[in-house]
Amino acid sequence: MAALSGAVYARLRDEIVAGAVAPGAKLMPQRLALRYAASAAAIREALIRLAAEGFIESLPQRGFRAARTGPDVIWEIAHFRILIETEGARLSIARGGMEWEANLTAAHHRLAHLESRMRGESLDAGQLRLWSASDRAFHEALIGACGSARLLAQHRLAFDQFKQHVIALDPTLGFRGAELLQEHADILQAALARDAEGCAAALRRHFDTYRRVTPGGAG
Amino acid sequence: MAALSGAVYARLRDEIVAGAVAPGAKLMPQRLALRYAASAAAIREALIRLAAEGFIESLPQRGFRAARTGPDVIWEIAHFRILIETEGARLSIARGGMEWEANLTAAHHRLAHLESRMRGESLDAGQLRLWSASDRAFHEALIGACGSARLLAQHRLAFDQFKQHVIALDPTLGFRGAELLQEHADILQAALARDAEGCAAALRRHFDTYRRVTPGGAG
DNA sequence: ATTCTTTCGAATTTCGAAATTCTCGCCTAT
DNA sequence: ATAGGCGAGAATTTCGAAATTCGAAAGAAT
Repeated sequence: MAALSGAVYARLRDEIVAGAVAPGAKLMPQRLALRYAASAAAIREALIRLAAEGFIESLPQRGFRAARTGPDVIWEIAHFRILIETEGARLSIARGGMEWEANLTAAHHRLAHLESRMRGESLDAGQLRLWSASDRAFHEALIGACGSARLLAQHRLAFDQFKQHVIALDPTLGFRGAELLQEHADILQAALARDAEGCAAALRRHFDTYRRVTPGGAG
Repeated sequence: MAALSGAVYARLRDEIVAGAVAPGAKLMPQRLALRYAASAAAIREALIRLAAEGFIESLPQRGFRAARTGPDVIWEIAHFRILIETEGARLSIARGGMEWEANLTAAHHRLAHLESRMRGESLDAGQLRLWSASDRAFHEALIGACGSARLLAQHRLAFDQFKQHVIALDPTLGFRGAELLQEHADILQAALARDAEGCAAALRRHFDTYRRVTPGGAG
């Protein structure tokens, strides 16, 4: 979709994931048509795709709204992300070679450098944006050798939607400085040690902040 | 989407999942507009949604085609389905109550009855359609108490896409009669015994027919 | 005072046609 | 003979307006 409709999709998606659209806010094709220099029909196509992917919700004959959020929604997405990411890591640990290790190490190096630098300072938006991109790169590198395009695509959606909902409740993205540094190091170490279960455990700990009561056990 | 575009979406989806559209076949809005008594724009909206969900593929400026298939695609989807379904079953086993058990038992009863009756007979399309619906109902009942709308939605997509690809290579849906009867019984038994690991193992066996080499171990 | 109906402005959805882009056969030059 | 460019036809994409539907306010009836 390099077409106009695709460009609108990309811009809208970025704004939503960046927290620029309030949860539950109406997204009206005619209004957006002005901001994006496109017809209402083109906007609609973008909205339909965003709705199918879960970023917004579509009410028949009633238009589109940004997804509503809440702690339970965040935890549901976190749970799904853990599922996808532990499986992707498990597969990568089993299949990945030197290239995977190198990419993962590089991504972690960049991420750790940022997190280390951000420990003390005040957090401006630019830094957070950079950190979020590095965080994404690291987690994608972790599952990069899983061999399943479907898993990678699902992870990308889950990652962005997780960010979308977290940022809506907390603009600082729940940045936890030193803790994050340690958690990411744990994930990296387990992955390089080819310890799939340890890596899964480290990933679950990584999401503990968002955990809610779940009778399911390990989660 | 009770709108026209939504109706077209539903009909197209049914036809694709039922195997009525050859893999890789072009889906041209103008042509489809005649068959569905709708404008090309409305068809396009349906196609965009189908593409976002993975039933068809969208090539920018080059239209839409039914997803291409192959054994590796089938196994990738099977692998994803196993992931979703074992997790959904695990959660349901932990959270589900009497209602869940009752629904699951009922769904299995209907399915087993059909499979038992279909063991000897020749398979006509009507029977297969009925069996497929019962199969879906059983697998959905299995994860019905997982408590995650996202997991249920993903399972529905994965289930239908699995069927779409299997039916494309084998119109009999790989119906395996007596084996299926046993496999579904194993799944039910483990679920009712609240044995999450046993249930996961039974599910993995259920998909063994489609297995390909995967270095990942349990898979 | 409450509930039900009616009406009207606004938003969603759909359409048919225009504008853009792609595809493929044909022609030309090397 | 073959590679590369040209152009006609077809398909995709976009648009602006028409048709449908919704939501709320005003009015009537109990």
